[in-house]
Amino acid sequence: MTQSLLDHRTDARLGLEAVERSLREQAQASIRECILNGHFAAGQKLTERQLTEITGASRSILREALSHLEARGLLVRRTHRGFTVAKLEPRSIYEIFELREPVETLAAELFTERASEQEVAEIKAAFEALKHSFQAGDLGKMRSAKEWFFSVLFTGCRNTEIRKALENVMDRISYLRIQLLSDPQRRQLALLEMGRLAKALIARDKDAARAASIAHLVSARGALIKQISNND
Amino acid sequence: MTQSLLDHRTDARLGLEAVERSLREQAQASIRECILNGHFAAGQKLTERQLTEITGASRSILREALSHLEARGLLVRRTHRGFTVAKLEPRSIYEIFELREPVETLAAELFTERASEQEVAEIKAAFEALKHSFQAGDLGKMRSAKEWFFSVLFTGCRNTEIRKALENVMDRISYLRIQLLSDPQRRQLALLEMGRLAKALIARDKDAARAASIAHLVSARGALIKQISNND
DNA sequence: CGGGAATTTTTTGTATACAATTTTTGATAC
DNA sequence: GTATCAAAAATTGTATACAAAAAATTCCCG
Repeated sequence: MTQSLLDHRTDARLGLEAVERSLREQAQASIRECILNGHFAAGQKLTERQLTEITGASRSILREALSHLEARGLLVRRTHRGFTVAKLEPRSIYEIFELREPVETLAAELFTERASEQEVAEIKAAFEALKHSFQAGDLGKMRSAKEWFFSVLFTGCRNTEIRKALENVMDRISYLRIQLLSDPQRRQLALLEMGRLAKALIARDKDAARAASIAHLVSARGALIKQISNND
Repeated sequence: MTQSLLDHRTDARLGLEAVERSLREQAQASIRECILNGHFAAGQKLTERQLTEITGASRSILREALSHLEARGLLVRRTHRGFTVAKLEPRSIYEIFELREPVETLAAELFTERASEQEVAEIKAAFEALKHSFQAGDLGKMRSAKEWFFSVLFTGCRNTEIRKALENVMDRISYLRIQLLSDPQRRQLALLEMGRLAKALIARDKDAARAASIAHLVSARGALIKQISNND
């Protein structure tokens, strides 16, 4: 049981040489994953003892990881009362999308100007993967495909700051997104919207990319707020 | 000497009841301050022993604080090689401003729509403080006045996400800003630009606020990139 | 039963000890 | 003098111990 979440001691993806990750990095990545995929519920209390058992790391390591995740807004810390998984109010969702709109729009516009031909091709591939995962209804694959798509978008726009800012807020709404996409109808709509965005990006059509970006954000915001309002 | 940086055990500002801050929070705040005001130079190696002596906190506490500051992009960590103060390349400055432009513009626009009358009055007061500190040439007061001004702006726009995103990137360029404002000519120009922004915010003139915001950002970006290119 | 105070248990805050790695030092050979 | 390599010192990665606070339980009294 111990270390069940800490498998990848070394990570040799993409053929690069294996990189040893410290226990702290592993624990941090594990906990982040558990939050993003909803395995740890929003608002849930995370005791350090429980996490040491799950991750196999000692408390000192753990607390560094938790401190990091708190800074990223995934955890909330209250003195002498420990950590809980950050929980979003409808108001926060609204604010996140209010921020995302101009930033993500900018990212899409910049992509049409700056992305390499290879990145354009990869957007195409990522969207195909997204389509298949959506049609199959596999939540895990849907998330990783979506991550792939946006990762290419953020890389192609050639701005690391935009990437960091957007990845941060998208991490924080990830658990809601998953719940949302378990609804086949919502999935259908999201696929349509993403398709428009992908098409515009591939055509390097700046105005269309902007429009598709905004349309998707408005739609997603509405769905998420509606969902979170029902859940509570 | 020990604990010289950790004075405010309790913090009773604004008449609120005193709040005990944990050692970790104090250490974190101290180190952050040292980075923001340039007391720790960009690129500088920070050994844990040195920081325990400065802050009086033990290593475990310290490492939590460092982990937090790393997540916020103020520190860079390399395995087995410790922490260094994050250093910005010209390219990063450019990217930060590319991100700031749409976000800060949005903040200014929202302020004109959403700020209370009291907040408008406070913007006025903050700008007066800024003017006096600029004319006096007191770097410390200039920074705190600028922080005050933007704090009111970010509060008045009623969007915590925008605040967090902008405070984060502004923290990271703070040390450059300080160097920049030691030049009286640059100070004069910055004051002029901030004055236009303040005037627009007070008049709740959305278009003027947008224009002033963009103008100031373009100007500041140019100055910072020029400066950083010379320094290296 | 129910409420509340005292006590136990759990949990978090903090400090320290040990192991692994990197950096520095210093001696030796050329 | 300098290049190289081994030993020593310093630094980071990790685990654990102790103290203080919060939460849970027990026990008493009505």
